Amino acid sequence: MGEKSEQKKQFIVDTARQVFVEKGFRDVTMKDIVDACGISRGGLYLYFDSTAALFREVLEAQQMEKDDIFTGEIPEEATATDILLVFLKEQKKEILLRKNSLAVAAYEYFFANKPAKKDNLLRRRFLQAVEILTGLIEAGVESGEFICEDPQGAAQNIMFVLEGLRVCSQTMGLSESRLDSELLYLMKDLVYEEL
Amino acid sequence: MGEKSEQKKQFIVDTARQVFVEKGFRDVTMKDIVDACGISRGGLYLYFDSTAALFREVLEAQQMEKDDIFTGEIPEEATATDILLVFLKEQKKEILLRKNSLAVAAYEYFFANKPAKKDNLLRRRFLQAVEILTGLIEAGVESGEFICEDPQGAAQNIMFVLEGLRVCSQTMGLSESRLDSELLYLMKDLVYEEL
Amino acid sequence: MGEKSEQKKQFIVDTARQVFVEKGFRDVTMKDIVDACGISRGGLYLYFDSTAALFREVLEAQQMEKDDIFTGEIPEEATATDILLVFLKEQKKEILLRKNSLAVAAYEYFFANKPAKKDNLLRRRFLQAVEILTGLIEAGVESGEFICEDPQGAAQNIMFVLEGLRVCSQTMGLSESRLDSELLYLMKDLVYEEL
Amino acid sequence: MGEKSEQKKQFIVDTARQVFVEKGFRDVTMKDIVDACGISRGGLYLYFDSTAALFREVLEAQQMEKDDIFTGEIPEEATATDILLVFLKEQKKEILLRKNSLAVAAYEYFFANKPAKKDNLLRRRFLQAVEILTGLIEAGVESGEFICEDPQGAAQNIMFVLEGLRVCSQTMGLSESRLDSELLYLMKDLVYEEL
DNA sequence: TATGAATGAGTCTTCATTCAT
DNA sequence: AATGAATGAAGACTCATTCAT
Repeated sequence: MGEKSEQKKQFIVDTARQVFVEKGFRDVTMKDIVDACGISRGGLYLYFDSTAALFREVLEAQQMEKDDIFTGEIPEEATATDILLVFLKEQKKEILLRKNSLAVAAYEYFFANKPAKKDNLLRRRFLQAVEILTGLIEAGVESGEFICEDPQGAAQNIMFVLEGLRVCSQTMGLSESRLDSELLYLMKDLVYEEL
Repeated sequence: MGEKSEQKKQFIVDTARQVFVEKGFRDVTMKDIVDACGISRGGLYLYFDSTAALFREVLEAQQMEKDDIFTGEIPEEATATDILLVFLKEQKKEILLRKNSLAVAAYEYFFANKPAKKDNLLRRRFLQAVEILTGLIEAGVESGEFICEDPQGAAQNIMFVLEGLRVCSQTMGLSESRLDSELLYLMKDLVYEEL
Repeated sequence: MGEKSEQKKQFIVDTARQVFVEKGFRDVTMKDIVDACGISRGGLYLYFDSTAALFREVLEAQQMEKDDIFTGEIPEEATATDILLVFLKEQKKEILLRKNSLAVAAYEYFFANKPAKKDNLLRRRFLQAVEILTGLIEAGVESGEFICEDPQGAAQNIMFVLEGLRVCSQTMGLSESRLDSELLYLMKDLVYEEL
Repeated sequence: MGEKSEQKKQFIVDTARQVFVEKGFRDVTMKDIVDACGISRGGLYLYFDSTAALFREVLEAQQMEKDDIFTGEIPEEATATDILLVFLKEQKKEILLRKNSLAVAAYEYFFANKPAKKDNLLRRRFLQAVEILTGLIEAGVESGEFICEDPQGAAQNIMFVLEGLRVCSQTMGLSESRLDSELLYLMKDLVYEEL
């Protein structure tokens, strides 16, 4: 595959992303992709054998974006609280944008395709987030912003709550106010004494 | 539909339940149901128009069971802590029994079929659980077992965490130890001072 | 499958037979069968999973016919020579009817699908024919019609020649005169002295 | 086409030969050839329009080899019997090497593509072999090695038997012992008195 | 009520062939 | 001459749904 086709592959991944956002994973057919990309059936198969293979690339592309974003937006002088608030606000946005996220597609994909733990992107991403959050909380404790005896437990707790919020948002609906109150609850837990 | 038919309908629902447990929602075809039940295709259509309609009945039947269970098993003299522990242990069992639950089927169904809030069984069940937990925590505070300034927030938090654990268990795998540590974290939050 | 569908299955087999006669095995698609039978795609799959499965039934149906024929047409008082001549004439007819035989389809099928020896219909048929011919030649020797020191070898030889004639007829063409001369050669070999 | 191209064409033919040996004719795709040769799709089309065209060249290339071989290996002082035995041994080797021959590919090709008699390579080869064998048998009769009243009939008979053995070997399997006994039968027929 | 044969639309997948570079 | 990306027609197969009995 030459450079040119690498570009096309990227184009397919980008275009397909939107299709997965709109239809989830299970409802997407090769024809959907083909139509969205304006290419031929055979042409798509030159790059991807299945919607699953394509979806994996979509996820990985996204992962790479995410990595960039995380490191990019935080000002130097930010406190742990600031950073945590930014993180939660980001999450909130994602969770509320129900119709505009890959969340459902990812859930559907991982329900049907359970990769070995090592290869499981969702897992890797989760653990990585826990790690970062743990560091953040420890920093906050250090600086006196947070009270927390078990930073790792707290980090993990936050991640499970976020996952719960995300899935509830997609299955049963979630009002912004309920989401806010839950996120507030998370914060209060860390800065308990002061409130 | 006479009484006999009602019985048959119930039979189909019960049999189908197992099929959904095994295959989730999306992979189940009318033929799967027909084969499992040992009835004819046409026969099935007399009772259910689609796997979705059938699945709804499965969920409702389960809901009724659950209601029974919740009120049934708790001894009179139990403390709030006892009851909460029983509840969490029950949830733990369900979450670990990955292969034996309707969870994936339910997620798959609700991803594809988002009923109005009022009709959303998942939502009703969630809110009901929050309510019960709230009462429980209030009772615990009353009795001095728990320390909690926002019983409803705490109840909701527990439910979101449980939902997060459930979905993580199905998508990325969840070891019993990680599950335990998270549940412990939940308890500690309520009885913080004493540990 | 009820009695009615047994009839339909038979109808499909009979209709498909003609298709295989006309197109061989490799060129026949499920659509060809469907069109020839005037049924739906799905309908065909109710009975046969593949052209291979269908072809096997065609072969077996033919085998059964053959068995009937062999035992049916020979008059009581026939000499071994008579019977052998009838047999060879029958074979000649089949070999010349190039366009009207399953031979090519069978070859194509068995090139691509080599069943275990026990399950190989072609083989079974071949060995059975050798056996019958052996008996026939022995009878002819007994009655003084034939001279042959190795009846089984002769029987086998006849069968290999016939197979050679059949395949040559389909691949390189075979004039009636060349066929006749070869069959004559076979007969001469048995009744050598007398000619 | 310059000399260089002629070389490349030859390279393709030689490489393709092996592919046809391995997969027969019907299962070979242009991609198989392209992959085996390590050239581009378009490149292949510069030389051959189809697998059929390519296969024809493979056959012709082989034919030329064969011609060389036949004349090359026989010692001057060999008797007719010697030569016939060498020939049959050669044929035996070819027939037993089921997996390593072009036989199936050739059958498949000629089933689907029946050239006019004049152009039919198989036919030309067959007739040529009959001719050579006839001469050989005549020489054997002359020298007193063979007894045969119809050398051409005998030659033709041998060829039909060999064709029968070849096709049986590919469709129903053929043990070496059965093959040997048949070849022995052929020889006995010629040298009958002496055995 | 109940059956199960039948339908046909829809999806996946492969492959010969073309064509701009 | 040579490349290899792209095409689209064609074939396999599945499944929800209907309907005569």
